[in-house]
Amino acid sequence: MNLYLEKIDKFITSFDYKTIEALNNISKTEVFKKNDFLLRQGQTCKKSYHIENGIARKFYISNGKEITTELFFANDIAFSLNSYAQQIPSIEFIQTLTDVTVKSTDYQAFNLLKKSNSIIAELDLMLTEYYAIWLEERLFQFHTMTATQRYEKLLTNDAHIIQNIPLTIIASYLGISLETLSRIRAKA
Amino acid sequence: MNLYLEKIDKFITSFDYKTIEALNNISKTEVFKKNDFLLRQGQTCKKSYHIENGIARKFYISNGKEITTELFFANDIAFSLNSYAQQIPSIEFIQTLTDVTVKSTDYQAFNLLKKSNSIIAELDLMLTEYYAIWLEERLFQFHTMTATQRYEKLLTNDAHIIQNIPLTIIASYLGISLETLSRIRAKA
DNA sequence: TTTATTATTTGACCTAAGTCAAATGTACTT
DNA sequence: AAGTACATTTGACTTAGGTCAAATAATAAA
Repeated sequence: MNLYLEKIDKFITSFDYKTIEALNNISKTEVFKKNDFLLRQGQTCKKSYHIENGIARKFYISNGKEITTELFFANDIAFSLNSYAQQIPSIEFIQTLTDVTVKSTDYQAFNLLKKSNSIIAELDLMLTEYYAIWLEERLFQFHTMTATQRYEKLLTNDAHIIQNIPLTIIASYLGISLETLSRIRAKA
Repeated sequence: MNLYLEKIDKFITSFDYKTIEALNNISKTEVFKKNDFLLRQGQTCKKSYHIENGIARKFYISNGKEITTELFFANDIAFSLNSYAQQIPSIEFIQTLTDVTVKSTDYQAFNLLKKSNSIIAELDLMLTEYYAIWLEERLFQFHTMTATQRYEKLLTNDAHIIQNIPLTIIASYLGISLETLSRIRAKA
């Protein structure tokens, strides 16, 4: 696992009872069926979804083409930062790829909790930092690696991503066409 | 200006005297000459640099080639998130492109201040969110726009970037070769 | 003002990846 | 089991942008 994620995990593990209670109080379990939308373009993202099991993806549509920007697995937190942080309409969709169970947390309630509990505020910062670092890494990969290298990296680092997910989605996540991905796979 | 930046600016403007004092106490003015390094690869980023005037850039070297990832102007905050947040050696360099004056803030001192002052903690989160949103936007542009479109967008949105900065750096910031940028400019 | 040095342009050629179209595979219905 | 829908592969062709090399500008330095 990533170093910073470990740090976050340790941090969460250290939470006192009061903090855990408070978090539970503003979260609720929700169940979605395959292909359901957690968020649609134009809606404001008012919740974050902590995935308990299943897979989801975040994508937007550009020139009629879907561009997948993130994949979510168990323990990931799915939301659209741009819409969530500013509470403005989302450009992105979030959709399940399988049946999915989440713990959803309301934006308002979470923000309120942050004010009274600095541990929660710190958690929020850590998660945001982690996401930014992840984005930097993704940009880095697009600048320095070929499509084949990016695919191979995905294979070694996130083999679970390849399972169960249609190639169309993997291709758009890698920023390449479906046909190119198919050819890359044929070679290897 | 960007919507979220405005929000941050308003927030800062609303700071009480105590908070401003506290921030000033842990910041100091530093002056750099053109081409000086604020941070080198391998060093741990222990300060953030609030640019007062001048221009700097952040870049890394991949395959012997410099890739510029960010440009900093007056009022921007220059640092390497990856190194700063984790306090690990930096992959990136930060270098001035002109003579530069900054207010530098120490990582440790800032972190300490955050613990005692929740306004500062909130500011930190807002800045990090803004940076992540900016990164998302940058990824979006690489996925959906051609080199020419990215250049034109830069021209209209950040005309000041074009001034004073060598084309090599603009090209690498746009993720294209120097020659391609020259040809794009020749057309327009 | 001449000489270095660095920045920019232009030309010729190459390549990774995209597009369009058709073929094959796989899974899901009824 | 045959039919429909969707996923993947393969082929033929195009293209944006890269690379390498040489020619001009533009700046700085002696």
